[in-house]
Amino acid sequence: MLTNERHAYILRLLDEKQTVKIQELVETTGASESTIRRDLTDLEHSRKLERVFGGAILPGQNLMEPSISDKSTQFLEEKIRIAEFASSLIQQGDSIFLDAGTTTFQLIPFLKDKDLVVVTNGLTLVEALNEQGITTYLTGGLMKPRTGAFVGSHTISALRNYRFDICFLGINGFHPEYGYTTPDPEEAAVKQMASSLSRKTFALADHSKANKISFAKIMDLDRATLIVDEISKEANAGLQKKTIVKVVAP
Amino acid sequence: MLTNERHAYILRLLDEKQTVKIQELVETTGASESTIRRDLTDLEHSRKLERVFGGAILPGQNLMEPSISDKSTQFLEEKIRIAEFASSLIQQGDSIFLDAGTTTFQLIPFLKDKDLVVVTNGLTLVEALNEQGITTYLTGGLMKPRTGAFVGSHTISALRNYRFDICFLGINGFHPEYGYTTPDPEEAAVKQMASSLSRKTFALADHSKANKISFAKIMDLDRATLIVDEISKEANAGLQKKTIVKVVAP
DNA sequence: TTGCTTATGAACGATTATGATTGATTGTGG
DNA sequence: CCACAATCAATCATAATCGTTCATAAGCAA
Repeated sequence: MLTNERHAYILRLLDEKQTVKIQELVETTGASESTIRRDLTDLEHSRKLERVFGGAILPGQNLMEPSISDKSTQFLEEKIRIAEFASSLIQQGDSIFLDAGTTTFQLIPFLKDKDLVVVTNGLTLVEALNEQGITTYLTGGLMKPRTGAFVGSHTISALRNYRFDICFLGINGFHPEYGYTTPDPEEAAVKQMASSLSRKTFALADHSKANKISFAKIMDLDRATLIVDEISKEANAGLQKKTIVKVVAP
Repeated sequence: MLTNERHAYILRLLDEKQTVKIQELVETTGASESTIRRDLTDLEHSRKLERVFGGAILPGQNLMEPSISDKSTQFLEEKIRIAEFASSLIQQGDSIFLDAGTTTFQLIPFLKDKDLVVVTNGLTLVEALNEQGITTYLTGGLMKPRTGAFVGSHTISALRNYRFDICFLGINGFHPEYGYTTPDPEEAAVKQMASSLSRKTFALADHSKANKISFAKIMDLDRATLIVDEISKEANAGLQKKTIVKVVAP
């Protein structure tokens, strides 16, 4: 039985019965326990299911909200991949800043059981972080209705209360010459301040942001490590001279 | 049977019958008493049910639901009446502080078209305020998971950025001698600070809070005008000596 | 063929869920 | 009030499941 066939079979069975047991899959597919286990791990990484002790269940069954599996997010798969890699950079006990945004949002499921302190300026992120049982501080300040991000002088001064080990920023464009940019100057200011309070800064972006230039400049390339899902050879060459680039291949 | 399956089964049964006995669960699931007991402990911990001697029951309506029309809030009618009156005290252009809580939450629908600036420390309130198109500031700080209220030193210092015309506080008890009280000292500190930054302070409470004393004192009675839905003659007499009381009759 | 990557299965110690046992606690019926 | 039965929390040993590692097998390009 081919790997893809097995994956499809597992998902179909899961859809029918809501839950599957590993032993049950071993018997019906004829594959070894190790293989089934690997399948489940893979499928969990792409958020197709959620593992539990002894088997797997449909995701979002117990706690999660729809927003996390919201398929309307562009480049969701890529963002999840980026987020998973980013999460691997976090140490136990770190204090981290999570920028408001859809990419940083995907980091949250990977933060479980990590003993962290998280600070964010994103309203949507607070709730999700809370469901994961993570100690969460919100910066507060003026709320931007459309995006649920907190911005402005109060947000900035609230940030001064904290220091971060790591800071994860979502960005709208990166360019060798113009650096990291985003449409809203208010948000740019928040990102700037958060970064300046962190030991390390990571900019998360999918490939569609390459060589894009938005209105407000956040910082030069060398002030943050860039994490992207994919990038052309030439573009990469131009970037490598300026900063560290981590490409998270599929 | 998978752990999650058992949990789901228990909750489904509980939803149907309102109560479940441990012995009944042992027989129908085939699991041992120890396991069922552990299940109930887990589910109680995540507030899905409430344990009683010999089994479990549906949890009381302790949780604050974000929905305005949610009838599960105790004394909803009364709270709405209180909220409506409270809203009549607001002037065009006022800056107001809205405490986290179910009573203050009911104020929000009455704030439409009032040209206000609202500051709150309640997560659930921000979203509702935003839907009404009201300029909203959140204090930020550490989030209290169960209630969605922000508390702690960061919240307090964030408050210092603002000045209010009016401050609306939810309280858990009022008493002629012991003043206004609430269970959580952290929340009490926030209410205290908010009040001290306001020209006028109003304490909102339904009749069940009369002569109740909670753990943490917020302030003496005379520091705020009390708004209640109904109150006994004798109690009112005792209060009138200390502060202004507004009774919002049906 | 060789060299390389990928998928698989088996084996290991570590982790987690479970079931039985104990003695303490609580409710019930005299 | 007491005695008895049911229920409880805590503990322990066992069984199931877990992630990891390693060796083998299969696919594929040079």
